[in-house]
Amino acid sequence: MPELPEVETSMRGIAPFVEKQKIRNITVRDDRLRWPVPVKDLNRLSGNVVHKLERRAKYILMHTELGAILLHLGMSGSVRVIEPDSDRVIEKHDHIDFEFYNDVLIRFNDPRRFGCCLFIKPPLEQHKLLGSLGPEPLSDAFDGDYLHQRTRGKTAPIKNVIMDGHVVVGVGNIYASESLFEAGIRPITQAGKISKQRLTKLVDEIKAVLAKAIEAGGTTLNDFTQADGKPGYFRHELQVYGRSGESCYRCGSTLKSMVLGQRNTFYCGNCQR
DNA sequence: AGTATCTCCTGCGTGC
DNA sequence: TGCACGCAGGAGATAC
Repeated sequence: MPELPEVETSMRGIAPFVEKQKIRNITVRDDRLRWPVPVKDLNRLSGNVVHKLERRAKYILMHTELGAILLHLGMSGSVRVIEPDSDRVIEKHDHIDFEFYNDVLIRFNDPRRFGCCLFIKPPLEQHKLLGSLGPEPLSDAFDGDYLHQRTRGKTAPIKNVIMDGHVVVGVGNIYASESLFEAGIRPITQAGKISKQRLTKLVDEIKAVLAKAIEAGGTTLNDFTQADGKPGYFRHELQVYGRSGESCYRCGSTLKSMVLGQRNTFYCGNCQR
């Protein structure tokens, strides 16, 4: 499920309830996520303050004095805020609770268990998961020059390249299709053969699509919810994703789909060359 | 190094 | 109503 906009939305949703708050207790009901949840490390955090939340790539980092809790929502994960005095009924796949002294509960739910919850010690940037990440797509470091340089000699389809977190982080399957449509580039085009001018356009569209999606609170297809339980509204903005067989809003052609890197990919054969 | 394929897991929609 | 099947937003591991 969650791509960068959904992770950003989730982090913004929980930040006001969590930042500068002291952890009372962390309850792990099921430690079988992508990697085993380090229950002992998390238990040692009781009494520590989460001084800051940060999103890096699709990770949410909860910074404490001892190190950071690293959350990833995988394909089906969510975090939600449970405020004091509200219903605390535990539902299926509610794997972890982060309880704070302000009586707020942050609940991590992940049906498919592709997500993770780890504890990492400083220096954080040297952690294996964070060490080799590409730049943030919304940062100035990600520009046409950079993408041009990183794609030279590559024969892989451009869609696979922009979804590779070592090149640029946070561009998942939905927004890869969407930004390639906006840039007028066919997803299967060999990355190394695309001109700097067109790659610059692609960079601009990736930034624009992600920014718009964040503004809309992410994309809800089946199960994504924001931290307050509401869906994201970017689904209504999707131009090509999930629309094969339907008409292109721009030219009226029938949209197509193909599989690239095991992932379904949507495009307009007329608007994208 | 670059590329392609496999893998983890549950839930949902579809078609018989 | 039941069941088999295919597919799903991620991304590290593995095998060339």
